Amino acid sequence: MRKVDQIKHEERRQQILQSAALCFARDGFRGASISEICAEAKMSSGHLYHYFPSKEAIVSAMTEGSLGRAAEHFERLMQSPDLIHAFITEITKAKRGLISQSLVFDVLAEAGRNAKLAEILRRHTIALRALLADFLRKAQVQGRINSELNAEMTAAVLMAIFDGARTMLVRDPQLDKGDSADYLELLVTRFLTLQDSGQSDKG
Amino acid sequence: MRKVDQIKHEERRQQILQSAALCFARDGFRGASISEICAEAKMSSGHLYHYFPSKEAIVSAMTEGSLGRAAEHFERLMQSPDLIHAFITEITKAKRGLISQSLVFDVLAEAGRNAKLAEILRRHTIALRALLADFLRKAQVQGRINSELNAEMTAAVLMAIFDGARTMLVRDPQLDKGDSADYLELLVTRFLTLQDSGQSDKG
Amino acid sequence: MRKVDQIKHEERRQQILQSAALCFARDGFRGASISEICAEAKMSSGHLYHYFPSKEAIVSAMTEGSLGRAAEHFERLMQSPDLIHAFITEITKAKRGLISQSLVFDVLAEAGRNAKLAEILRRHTIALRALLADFLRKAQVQGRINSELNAEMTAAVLMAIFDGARTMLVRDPQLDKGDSADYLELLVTRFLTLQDSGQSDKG
Amino acid sequence: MRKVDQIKHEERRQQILQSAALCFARDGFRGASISEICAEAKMSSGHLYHYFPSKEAIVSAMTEGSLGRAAEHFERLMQSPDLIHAFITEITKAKRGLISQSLVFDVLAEAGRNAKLAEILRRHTIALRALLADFLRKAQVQGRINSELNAEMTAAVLMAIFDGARTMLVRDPQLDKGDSADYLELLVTRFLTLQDSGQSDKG
DNA sequence: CATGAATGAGCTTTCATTCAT
DNA sequence: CATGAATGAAAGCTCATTCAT
Repeated sequence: MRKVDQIKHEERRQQILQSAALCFARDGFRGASISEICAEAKMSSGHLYHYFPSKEAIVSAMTEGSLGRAAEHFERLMQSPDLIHAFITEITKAKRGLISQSLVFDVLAEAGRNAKLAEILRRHTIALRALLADFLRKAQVQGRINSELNAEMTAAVLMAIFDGARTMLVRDPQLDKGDSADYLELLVTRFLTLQDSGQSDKG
Repeated sequence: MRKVDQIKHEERRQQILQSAALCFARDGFRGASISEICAEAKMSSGHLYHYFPSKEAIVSAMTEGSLGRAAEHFERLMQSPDLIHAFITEITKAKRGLISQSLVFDVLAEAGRNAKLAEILRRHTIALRALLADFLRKAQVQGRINSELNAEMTAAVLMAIFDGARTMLVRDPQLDKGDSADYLELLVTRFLTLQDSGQSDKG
Repeated sequence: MRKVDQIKHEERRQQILQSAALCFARDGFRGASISEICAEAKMSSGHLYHYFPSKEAIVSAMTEGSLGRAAEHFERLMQSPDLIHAFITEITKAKRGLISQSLVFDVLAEAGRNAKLAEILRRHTIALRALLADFLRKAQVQGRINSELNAEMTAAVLMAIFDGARTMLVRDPQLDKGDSADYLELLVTRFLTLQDSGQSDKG
Repeated sequence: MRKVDQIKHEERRQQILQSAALCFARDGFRGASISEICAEAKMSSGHLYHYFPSKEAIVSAMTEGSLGRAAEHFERLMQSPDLIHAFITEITKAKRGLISQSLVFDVLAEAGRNAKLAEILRRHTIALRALLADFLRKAQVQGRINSELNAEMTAAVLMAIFDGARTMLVRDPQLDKGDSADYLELLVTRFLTLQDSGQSDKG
């Protein structure tokens, strides 16, 4: 019985976080109110506080969860035969639309002010980067990518590119998604595959 | 008399926008209150509304101004002998710290919800991209970068990389700035200078 | 439990409306502030908004309620053996004093600007007029009043006189209430009972 | 020169009062702001305070002026061959529309709270009533109206009817203006012209 | 005579949070 | 487990009024 309760408790928590994610994406961390989240989760405000001690805790838990799920998604994508293509496509052709993208920027913005959030973001960033670096190292061993590249730094740069891809859509929604995906892919491919010939003629 | 007044009026406006930028960067668009901005601008809340009709107008004007100044700065950077290096350095080694960076993410986040802000962002994005594309075309003529690249799309991708560079700092403040700058530079340089050999072996 | 709650909710609503009526009568619709009403209703401002979505809604509900109660009172008066006398006395000798009268004028004034209020006022006016016209028609059948009079128009004119009676007190509080009541009664009585002789020699 | 100044000063004052009347009619005494009046009078707020020491003073002066002008208008109407008809027509068929009517109700409402306004209203009411009573007494001498009526009280009652006529339009704007005017005229005519036969059979 | 910059109290409304039931 | 009544601080904004120029 105790166990069933705990499971149900966790289910409710997840339901709240899911509702919160929706509201935060729609209206931002500050713009979304507790009562808006309660309405979305079909729950009274009093009851919501049985699951989370404060709004900030919801923000933290929700960010933690979202980043966690993103990492899982990422891991699954890493099984794909063409990782880069899969990633770029995922981001540039996002089905979930701009609103869901906003959440990422909200987290980035808030991380600059909220230490706890910054810590969560950093932890996930490092974990993801490690995962990616590992993958890169294997590819280097297989000779599929430039072996001179530092895997850790390369992973960091790749993540930056994925973030940058996300901004393209927001900055100009009318940009052709296919073209931008192609160019981003080209960018990454060139970066990864070629030997550094050293003769770069910078602009 | 009239002219002096108008100048003073404009000065006051700018002073408010400057204070607003500070407060918004510190606490976000929603988190920063009018009275906080008033305190920063040493001005009563009533008087502030002689200069702007609403908080939203301040957000818009402040964003417009910031993006405008960023574009000017960008144009100046374009005179530098090594554009890419100058850019990357500018972003990764930003002296103004994380707080000022947060503003960019706030704008990106808010643009997903606020149509007016989205329009401002898009306008500046397009203008900047045009500037950059122009620059790239000239470099192509001079044979300094790959002539097969579509200048417009390349410019868009470069801007994405600059945005991505900004996220690196936020995601992991302990990342070595020098290294990350070097890798980003390498990334861009390879992208711009090399001919598409077609034989890329993607991961 | 549910039912008790609902009853208590309605009681609280009525308490607010009663407090609002007092405050509005004392200071006018615009002059009375939400916090004044809250103080009167012994309730925090935040909580008041659980019962009404806006001040305007309070004004509307309060007007609706007041006019409703006035109509009930009116219906009770219609049972009295001498309707006209009862009415005139009611208005000219109002115990509730000038302040309560002011509310009527506030409604009339505001109805010229607030469409919702105008609609409420009109609805109650028409209902009351119908009631009064019905009464007049019965009196006509009984031969107690001039049968040539159009009951509907006569009812409208009677209501105008009742309103006019209300202004007398405000215009000159020192006017003898007994005398003015007598004269108004005479006015109405003559109007209702006499046949139109057509030979009126107007001034 | 001094005299010209004074004339211009008075002209400006009147211009302000006229603008104020418009704004007050449109938005009520509290609803209309000083800056709204300034905009209407094409004058800075600072300058407006050279002519009136406070908003309340404007309300008072404006009421005084309006009532004064109404009295003059009334006096002119008294020259007409058919006073009652002229009056009723004037009120029920008002060209100036509901907004201007609202002002009367605003004054009546505010008089219940503002002693100074009450005094102004009372003074004008008494003056007008005296004028009307005088007129009635002459008509009694000429045998045109019932000589048993007390002229002063009759005048008061007539004024109440005029006020009542004004409410008809506000209470139900769809009421037929012609019919209501006819009935009001009938009401007044019967009241004034017939001998009190004493046999009234009240309802 | 005339302007409009400047104030600060006060307005309506919202919100995160607590608590009695 | 669940509700929603209740709070009070704080939000964005308006306004009558004053004052330096």
